[in-house]
Amino acid sequence: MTAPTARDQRSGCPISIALELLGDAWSLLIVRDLMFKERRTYKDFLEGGEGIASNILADRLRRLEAAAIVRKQRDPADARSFVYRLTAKGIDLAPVLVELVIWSARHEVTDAPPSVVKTMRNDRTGFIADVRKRWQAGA
Amino acid sequence: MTAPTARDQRSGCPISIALELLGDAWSLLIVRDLMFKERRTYKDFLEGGEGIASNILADRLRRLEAAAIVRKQRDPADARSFVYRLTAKGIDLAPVLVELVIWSARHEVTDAPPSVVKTMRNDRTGFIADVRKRWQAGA
DNA sequence: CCGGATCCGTTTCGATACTG
DNA sequence: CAGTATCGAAACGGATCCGG
Repeated sequence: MTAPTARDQRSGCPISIALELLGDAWSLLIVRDLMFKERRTYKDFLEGGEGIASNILADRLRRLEAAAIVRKQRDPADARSFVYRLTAKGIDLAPVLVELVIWSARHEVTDAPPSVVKTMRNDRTGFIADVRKRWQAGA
Repeated sequence: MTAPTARDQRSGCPISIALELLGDAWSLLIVRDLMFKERRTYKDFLEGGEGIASNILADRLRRLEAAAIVRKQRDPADARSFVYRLTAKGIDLAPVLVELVIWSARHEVTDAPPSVVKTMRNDRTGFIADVRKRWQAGA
């Protein structure tokens, strides 16, 4: 019976809704790891992310799963391990991440390879199609 | 001399950089207010946002200004008021917000008018050009 | 009035240690 | 390996106060 706070009663504005799911420092970083960096396991995120704490990671994975952005399965190869994958809803965030990369590369100092950024800008649709293809292939 | 925390030493990944500036519950909401809702003043944000506290708002405006996403000027009309505007860097976030709207409209229940979302999808470039035009006109 | 700053109780985060 | 427990630090949220 916690008291309702401002964030609980958000408007139906799509931006507001999206930020309710993704408006924090880590969630989109996990999505990025899944989408671009072939990271799949809890351990991958823990080491590969930029130093997220284990409890925060567990919480964010739970939230992303609750939002149906991420799915958790047993690793068919290794029975004691779990594998996280993006759902269709999750992979649909690709355009958002791509625009974020383009924006950052333009206005901040990043380590993004200029060639990749150029591809994102010049062949956005193709780039996203490739991401989706790799995802469908189960990469 | 505060101890460095994980978030302080982020990688140069463009997503990571962007989230350092925008990875919270409110910043992008303010950008949205400026970009789509003709909100300009502290009071506008305070009442129109979804219930942000005044101290948080002040902090976010300061951060957005420090990041050169927003600019603060005196209101030429009303001497006791200030006007916030997006910078060029700020208006360049339009594609990110548009993709966020499209994603939310597809996967969540939002109050976005379907006609507008359809325009965003079918004539993305034109829609963003319009946003930019209104911004340049000083709207 | 407008644009905040301050105070303070509550919530969340972050680092580390620990467990099934 | 994949988390949970704990605890101090930081951020948030609401109310109120203040300067111009």
